[in-house]
Amino acid sequence: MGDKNDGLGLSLSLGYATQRNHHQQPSLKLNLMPLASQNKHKKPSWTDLFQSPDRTCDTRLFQRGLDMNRVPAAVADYDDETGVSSPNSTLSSFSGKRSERKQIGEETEAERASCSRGSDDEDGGDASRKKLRLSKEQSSVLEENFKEHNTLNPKEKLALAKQLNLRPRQVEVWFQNRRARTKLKQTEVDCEYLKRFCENLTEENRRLLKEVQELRALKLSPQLYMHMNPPTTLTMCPSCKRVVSSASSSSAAVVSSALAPIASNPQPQRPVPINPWAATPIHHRTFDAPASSS
DNA sequence: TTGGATAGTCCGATTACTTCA
DNA sequence: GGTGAAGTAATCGGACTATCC
Repeated sequence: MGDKNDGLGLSLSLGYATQRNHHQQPSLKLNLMPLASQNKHKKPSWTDLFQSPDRTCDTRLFQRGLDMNRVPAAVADYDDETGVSSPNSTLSSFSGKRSERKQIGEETEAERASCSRGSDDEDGGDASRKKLRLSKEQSSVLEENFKEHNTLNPKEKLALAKQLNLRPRQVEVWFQNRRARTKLKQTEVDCEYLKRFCENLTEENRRLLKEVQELRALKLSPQLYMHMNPPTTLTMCPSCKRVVSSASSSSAAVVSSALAPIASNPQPQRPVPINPWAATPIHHRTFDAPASSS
């Protein structure tokens, strides 16, 4: 039914490892797996592009991983603790059979019938879409719960609704909208990050091209080489693993050895490419959840 | 065991309302 | 007081899973 995306997808995964594996190394992966195999239940979206091929790190976990809302570790284990296994449905996997669930459904209807919104009034019967502003307390309680886990199981939903004197549906909608806002902000953060990352790469590329040109020029006119300052080059010594800048006084030898024909040296001291990613520090950015107005 | 029906949730997009400058 | 922008509660439709029969 849902597999409409069998083509080769190209996803750029940008994120931190999940809390399940405790590596906090930032990673940027280019993934050429078919999108359908990565997530067969969703149409590809912008966030899918950020999705790790690792199934333990689906979009939500990714959001949590980089997340500005700093979901505590409990979230990662939440599924296990509550028996909620499906990423899609909290109720579907809510333990208990349908007949048992029906009671909850009835409760829900009862709640719907009995609960009005927080304060006054004329909620009942009015078919027109009235927009209800949640009170500050309601918003903050919801926010607290969202920080603990960004999805609700039916029990929690009912309890929250009862506590806040809202309809369960309102609680559910609030969580959905809150997730959407979180995701939107996360996307903005990711875009900004990628933009800067791209700028860094462009700059690095420009620098390297320039360096290549200079090296070629040197090779063509070795007599000039003696009178020129060597270009700035970072070279790593394979044996001692030390990075040597060719701009330093002793660097000419490194440069010349790098330029020397390999045939003349049975154990060529070839420069080891420096990882360009290392030049762009990745900071785990966090920011506060938007204050819900009331 | 298989498959259709049903119920529930999720998400993305959108609408409609509220608040504020 | 009118207005536009921003924020957000609510709705819609499609996709998906779990369960029942």
